Parts: sequence; structure tokens; C-alpha cells
Amino acid sequence: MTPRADATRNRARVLDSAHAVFAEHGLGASTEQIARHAGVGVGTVFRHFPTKEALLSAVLAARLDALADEAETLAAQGESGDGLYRLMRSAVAASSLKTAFAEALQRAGVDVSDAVAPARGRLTNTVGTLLDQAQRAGTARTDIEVRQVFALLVAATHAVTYLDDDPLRERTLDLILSALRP
Amino acid sequence: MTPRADATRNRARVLDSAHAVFAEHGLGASTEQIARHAGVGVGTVFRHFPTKEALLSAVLAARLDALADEAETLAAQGESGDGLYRLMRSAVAASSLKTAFAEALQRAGVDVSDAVAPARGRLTNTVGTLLDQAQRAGTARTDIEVRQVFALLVAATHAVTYLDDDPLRERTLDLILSALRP
DNA sequence: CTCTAATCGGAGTCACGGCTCCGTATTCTA
DNA sequence: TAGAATACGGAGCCGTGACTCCGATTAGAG
Repeated sequence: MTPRADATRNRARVLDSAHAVFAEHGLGASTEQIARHAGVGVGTVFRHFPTKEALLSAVLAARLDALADEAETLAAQGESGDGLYRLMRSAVAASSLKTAFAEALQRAGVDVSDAVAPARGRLTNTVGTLLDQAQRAGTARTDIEVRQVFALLVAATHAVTYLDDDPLRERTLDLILSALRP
Repeated sequence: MTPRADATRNRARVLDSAHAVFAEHGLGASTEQIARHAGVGVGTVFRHFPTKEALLSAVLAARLDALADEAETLAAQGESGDGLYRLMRSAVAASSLKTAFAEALQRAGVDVSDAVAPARGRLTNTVGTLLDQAQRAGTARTDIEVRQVFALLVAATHAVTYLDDDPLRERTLDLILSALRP
């Protein structure tokens, strides 16, 4: 049975708002804050996502999906070898405004959150491809593996969040990514 | 007036326990947990540290002090140029068991926590010296500055915490630190 | 040893956040 | 357009955690 129109609309609204609010206030943000931001009541939030953790999972899954899409596009684009770097920059940029995502990404490794697993798998695969391409093109060291790329992603995001000076942020991101180069 | 013996003893006990508990359970750990770990009542905790934030500040200040001590020892040890790397390894190791420290370090940059300021200043100075030494010895790039070293420290700590495989952790730490080399 | 002032312990208060419940409003089918 | 099914809102319940208060317990001076 397809759900009612307002139901789907509100579900999407809540998901968006949750992303925005978590990003701005960290994962400690209250459900009521999210509900207010979405212009709905708390009841609605909990009907769609029975638990705060479920909501977080859903937000995270959506983010990972988007990233995975982007990764696949880049991977399909060819063997130039800079796809990996483009992806990492974009991933860091997407979450540098938002402390929360890095936190979440980190926890996602621990949580066996079923909702997140598929997106995560897809992303892992594609990043593997990008890494291969980069290694074949000679733009990445050959002695590194995918898990290290993710670790660097977490690292870079935190470093960038830590700094407050924009040009310095840029230089530091370059610095960290340069660790991957041969 | 010098405080009573049990007062000083308990203060130290609480500080140690707070460090241990925050390290194991993150900054969300409850005051009661800390009190129990220290074998005192919550009242005692709040008498010595009127606020949870004050307690956190105190723990952080103690950690930074210890780090600053170590940094000064290394700086005095000479111009070999590897002091910087030794310090960073040790700093990461000290906090890799403990997610919390990195979190705290990060916040310390934002909070104008008076309790932390002196230790932080001391540490910044000495790391500056270590960086100078490394640059003169040719073991560090000359186009980086102290703030970037701290950013890398935060980054490395998070990367190491993120990974769960010990040898991989080691290799990844090497990878990140290699970004500093010429 | 005694007495007092400093210190302690932990039950109790208050605020806040996750989650439930149900009367009301909205969608949609016939 | 009427009626049933579905979804909504938000007051309120409950548990948790920061912080207070005061009677019980020491430390340590004399």
C-alpha cells in the first residue's frame, strides 16, 4: 500500500531537517529541535523514525548514498587518476561545515547499522576502484589500501574542522592528501 | 591555609578517575560514574570541581601539562630533528586508547577556558621549537607552521581511533606523519 | 584525648530529552 | 461529497544526569 501524500512529504522534510540540524548542532541535537525545523510535531518524527538512532541511521545512509553516487560518477569518468582526490576533497568539503558527519562516519564503522550497510558497501567498492585507477595512473602510492583512504578521510575532515583560517585549511588539506602521493 | 590531607587526596583521585572514565566512555560519562570510580560521593566531586565543565578543563589542563613537559624534554635533548616526530607519536599513543582526548583537544581551541590557556601556550611554544629543530635538521618541510602540526595531531589521532587493526594503524600513522617530511 | 572546623556521602531537586497517546485534521476511495 | 483510513500535533510520562543540602564523619590543633 502506497503511503499518503503528506506522509511521504513529511518524511522527506524531516530527513532534510535532521541533516541540517545535526550538522549545525552536533548529534546531541534534540528531536524537538528537528521537529520544529521541519515544521512538524515530534509525534510525526517518531512515527517515521521510531528511534533517534533510526533517524541518525537514515540521515547517514542518505549521505553515504550521495557520496557513493558521486564516487561512481567519478570512477566512470576514466582513468585519469585524480578521481580519488576529487572525491576526497568533495567529501571533506561536504562535511567541513558540519562537525557531525565525521563523528557519525566514525561511529558507522562500529555500529552494525543495517540501514547504513548497503550504502557503505557501495562506497567502499567504488573508492576501491578509484584507488586502483589512481595507483595505475601513478598518482597514488601502491602500498596503501582502501581502509587507509577512509582513515585519511576521517583525519582530513577533523583537521579541517579544527582549523579556523580558510587558506590554512586549504594548505593543510593539500598536505594531508599529499601523503597518498608516491 | 593548606587544605586538609583527605581533601587533596580526594581531589587527585577524582582527577585521575575523571581522566580514566572520560577516556573510556567519552565526554558524556556521568558525574556519578566518575565518583563511583574514584570511590567518593558525587558531593565530593562537585565540591572540588563546581561544574562538569570545570572538571573537564582540569583534566585537559593536566594532560596538556604532561605533554608540554614531554615536549620540553625532547626540545632540550638536541637538534637531531626527530623530536617532533617522537612527540607526535607519543601524543597520539597517549590518546588513541581514548577517543575523548581528541574531542577535548578540539574543543579547547574554541573554548577560552582559562584553566587550559597556560598549558596550551607552553605546548605551542615548545612544539614551535621542535618544528624549528626539525626544519633545520632537514627532517620537516619548511613551508609548514605550528598550527598545521596541531591539525595533523588531531587528524592522526582520529585516523588511529577510526581503524581497528593494529598494524594498519601503525602504517597509517606513518603515512600521515610522512606528510610533514620534505 | 578532645573539640571544632573542614570535609564527606548520597538522598533529593530540577531541567531536559526521548518517546507515547489520543483527540483532531487530512487524504483518498467509492 | 461522504465516510473510513491514515497521519498529524503536542501535552505529558518517564528516566537520566547535573547540581544542592545537610547530617555524619574525619583531620589535626591544642
